[in-house]
Amino acid sequence: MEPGPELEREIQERWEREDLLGKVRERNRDGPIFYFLDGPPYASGSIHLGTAWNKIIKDAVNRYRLMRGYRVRLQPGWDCHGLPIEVKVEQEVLSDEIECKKDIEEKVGVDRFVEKCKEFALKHVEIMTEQFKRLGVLMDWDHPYMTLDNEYIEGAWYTLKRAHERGLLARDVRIVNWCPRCETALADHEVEYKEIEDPSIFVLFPVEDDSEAEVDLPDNAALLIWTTTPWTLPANLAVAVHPEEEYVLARAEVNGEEWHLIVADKLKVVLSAVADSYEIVDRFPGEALEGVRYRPALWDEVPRLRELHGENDRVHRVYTAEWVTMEEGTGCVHVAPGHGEEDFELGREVGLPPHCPVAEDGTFTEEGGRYEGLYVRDANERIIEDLREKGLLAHEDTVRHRYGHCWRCKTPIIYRATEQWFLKVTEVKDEMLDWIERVEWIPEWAGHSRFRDWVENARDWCISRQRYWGIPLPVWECEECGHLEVVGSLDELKEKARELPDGEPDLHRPWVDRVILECPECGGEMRRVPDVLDVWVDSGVAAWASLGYPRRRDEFEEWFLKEGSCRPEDEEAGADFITEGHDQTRGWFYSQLGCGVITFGACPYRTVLMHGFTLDEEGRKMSKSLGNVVDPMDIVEEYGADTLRWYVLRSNAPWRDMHFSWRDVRDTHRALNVLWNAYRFTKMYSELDGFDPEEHPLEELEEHLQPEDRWLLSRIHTLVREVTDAMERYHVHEAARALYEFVTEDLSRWYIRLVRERVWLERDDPRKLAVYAVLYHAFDRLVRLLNPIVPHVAEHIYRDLLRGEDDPESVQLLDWPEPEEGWIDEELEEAMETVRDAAEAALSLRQRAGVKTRWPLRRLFVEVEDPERLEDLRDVLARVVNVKEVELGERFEEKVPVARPRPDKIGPEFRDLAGRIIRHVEEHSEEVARAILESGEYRTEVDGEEIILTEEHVEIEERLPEGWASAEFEGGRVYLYTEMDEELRREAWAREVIRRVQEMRKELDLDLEERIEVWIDGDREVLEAVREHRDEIAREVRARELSLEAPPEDCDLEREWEVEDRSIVIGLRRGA
RNA sequence: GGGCCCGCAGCUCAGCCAGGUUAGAGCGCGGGGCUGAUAACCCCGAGGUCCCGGGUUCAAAUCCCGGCGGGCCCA
Repeated sequence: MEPGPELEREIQERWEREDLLGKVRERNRDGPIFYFLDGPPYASGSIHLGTAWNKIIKDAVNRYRLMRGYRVRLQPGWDCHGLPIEVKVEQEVLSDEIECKKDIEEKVGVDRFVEKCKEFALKHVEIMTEQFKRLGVLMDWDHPYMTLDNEYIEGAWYTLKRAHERGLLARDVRIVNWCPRCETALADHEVEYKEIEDPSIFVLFPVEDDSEAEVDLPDNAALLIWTTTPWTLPANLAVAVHPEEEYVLARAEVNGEEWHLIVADKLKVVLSAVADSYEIVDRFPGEALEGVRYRPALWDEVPRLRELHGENDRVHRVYTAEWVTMEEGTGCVHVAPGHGEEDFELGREVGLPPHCPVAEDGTFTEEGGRYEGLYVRDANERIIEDLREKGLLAHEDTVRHRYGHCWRCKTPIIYRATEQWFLKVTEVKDEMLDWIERVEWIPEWAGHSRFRDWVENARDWCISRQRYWGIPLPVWECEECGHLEVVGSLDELKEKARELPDGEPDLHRPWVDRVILECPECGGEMRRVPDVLDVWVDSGVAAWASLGYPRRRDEFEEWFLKEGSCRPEDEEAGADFITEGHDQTRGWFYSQLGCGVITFGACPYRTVLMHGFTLDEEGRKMSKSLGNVVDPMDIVEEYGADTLRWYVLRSNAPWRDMHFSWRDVRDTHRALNVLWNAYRFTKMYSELDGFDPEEHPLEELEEHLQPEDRWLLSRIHTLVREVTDAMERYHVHEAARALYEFVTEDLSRWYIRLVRERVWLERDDPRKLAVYAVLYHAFDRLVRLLNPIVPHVAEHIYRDLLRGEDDPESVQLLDWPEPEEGWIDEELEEAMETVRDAAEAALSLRQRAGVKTRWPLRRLFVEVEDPERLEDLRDVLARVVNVKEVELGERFEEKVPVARPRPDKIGPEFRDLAGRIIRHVEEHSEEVARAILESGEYRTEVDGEEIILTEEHVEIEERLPEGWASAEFEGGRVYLYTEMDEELRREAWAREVIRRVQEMRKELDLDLEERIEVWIDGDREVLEAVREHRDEIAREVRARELSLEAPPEDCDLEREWEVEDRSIVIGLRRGA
């Protein structure tokens, strides 16, 4: 067994069989409330890496909270309605029958269509549930909240009713984003901007009459306008100019005709595009143009424009507007009140109708004149052609720009004036902004900067959709008097209904469409407004709808109101924790805030962790077309869910986008193996020795604890402190990283390396029992800390190594560990750091000197500022560096000071004698140096003259004595004596022999404890070494007999080794 | 055009909020070593204008201002 899919499946089965969820619940039944609210993933596909990351973060937080004793709400959620599913059903399930939206009602029937949508959603809920389970996510998968449940729908209805009561629900004609394929309005957050190419044309609108304006224009004057949507020209009703900006009148020849063109001064550069040359003949401010009447360019092609021109004197005139930009175009803006937000507002101010000759499906109506029946984007070409023929096309080009598309079907949207339903969030915006400050955001800027910016710019929320699969708008309208009723629940519906349709009530269409109310005002028939709701309302109400509120109060009281201890507007109310990607800034964070403020006057969540996106290694979005999509299930199948979990949690801070890397996944998997090996090491030896942690508690072995034991105990409790702190702050990545470092660096690479020899001691040696006790103690804490991050491996180690008979079945049922301050020894940890650095430096000296670690050396001197600090760890150093003696001191006294002459100083001063003085210093460098160091000067006689040298004349350096090497490390310097004497060499040979025998044992696949017979032959030095260390060798290789002669024919394995140019022959025979 | 985030080794990222050793780690690469938890591990080496330019300061990867590049969101 090893960490991976097989192990995980087994553990997951056990969780299920033993009802872990039930036991967790039972354990925390009376604990404090932690209302985690799952942001509902959309039930239309399978999970991707981002969804996996999202749920893994959630699971880590929840598992942590559970261990701390919280009663955590573990309900998963599913977003089941909406256009995306409708589109899939249209295109995948019923593609034979549906070509356009009409077919849904006429060919398929709303009944069947909705049924298919429901099936589709439920099927994907099932698929995705299995995938989430496979990740080891501990949730109540059998009892999710689904936005398609009646009870849930009532939650949304309730909010709409509250909005209506507060005057925040409005029906209004407005410009909306419209998808001509889906034939519905879209909210701003459902529009996706993509770069596309569009025509860019300059068009002449000939001036007809300037009598209402200040300016005096010649007969052939024309407004020059620019547009990238020629198809909106049939709806042109006005031109806007900037009141303060300067405009020019330019004489120019366009298409062989002379015109006087009107453009903004700042944009007159466009004139060179429409004419070879031009001459400016007049200038005036924009406001002077106000009132100029012109003829729209499509005068002949669109009769309706002529009609409007005749009927309404306000139509086809120039108006002023502050929003006219001098950055592109001509400064004369074509205004179509039926196709643009600003156009619409302007029209409303000056009295223009929101004329819109485009139907729901994006084709021109009868009002589109000769373009009737054409799809708007197809009409562009025809319109341009017509303009050209009439000589009114001044210039034609194309432009690449960002244009809105339907987020689901990717069709370019159009703006249309339609009657829609709105939540007037602009009226509660200040309240919403206040709430942003009262929520805890991780990171801080997610809320106080990014989200605030979005909310500040928010417009009223268009919530109506002209579709089928969604929460029906609970608004009934009287056919007689127009009275509106907003219904807040099924009960209310039953009460107010004239009669209910047959069958089980299903609040979806078409059942609900058949409910007819009686008008309380006039007794007339009331029918439902046929729209459904924007799906973002669905998820926006999750904090109470998932609790069954308002139909039921029990869970709402328990979770939302913390067992009735607070009101919705209090700090403690609502969901305690949510976490989603940064795309949800405008999505779920927003819709919940809006719905919450409307319903309860409060934000329904209290702490938000905003996480990033998963990108590929180069930071690009994962997309099918780039072929860089990583399926989380592939990672799970290859390396296991724990690897994926640990990887995503440690790879970067959650709020940053993750650059996925297979390499790092593999690296993480290796770390998991290191953990696994550490556990197997512990298990293997402790079981071999029949160690029972209950029999040998740490406390009883305290006097036998070695410095490294105390160090590991200190480390594990420091780790408990760090991980706890990180989890409390939701900085899950810090926890994952600290654990990774501990497992690989501290536990495996340092502690186990240090105690390896001790586990070979005799069975009941207390120093060995201390190792086991320490390891058990550490693992007991470690598996708890690991559980939120790698629950499968943590569980396995717990059950296999730690769990006693009366202990809980799962690590998840244990308490989160508390740091035991008594074990924490920060000084020791720091000292060990220094020792590790010193060891590293010493090992590198060995390498440079060409002395393998296996060969023992005599002396190591460590020069540090505060040597006493390392006193207890001298033995650790000796073992790691393999030296007989470690000395500590502030200064390595055996260094020899030497003096180097400085010709540049000696020369000028001593002139002729300089050469000889320099030679003298070189020859007596030690002597000179010592004298100067001791008395400040060195006196000698050269050529009969007494000369005095001071530190000024020489450089004092220090030389190492023969046989020593030295290296610096952080905090000090190490000195290593690298020469070996005969005794050390014999010991080294003994080690070489042991190592070879061990390798041969391994080759024979012997049992760890199995006895053997050994023959060794080799040269004199080798044999002497073996003779001298005979007992030690025999013990370590478990030899019953060790002969210093050539192996006999009938031994089990014979091998000749070449070591350091000598040959050693070794033979092994298994002991009977 | 606005808001936010990011920019450091070939790659993935720490360090920046709270300025102060010689800017670190892992992976990858080259070399060497170790071997009874080893499909591990250890050591060494190469590899950096900390995006650019100003400013503040005794001192800037870190703070401030202005650019540039990338991402997300908005217009």
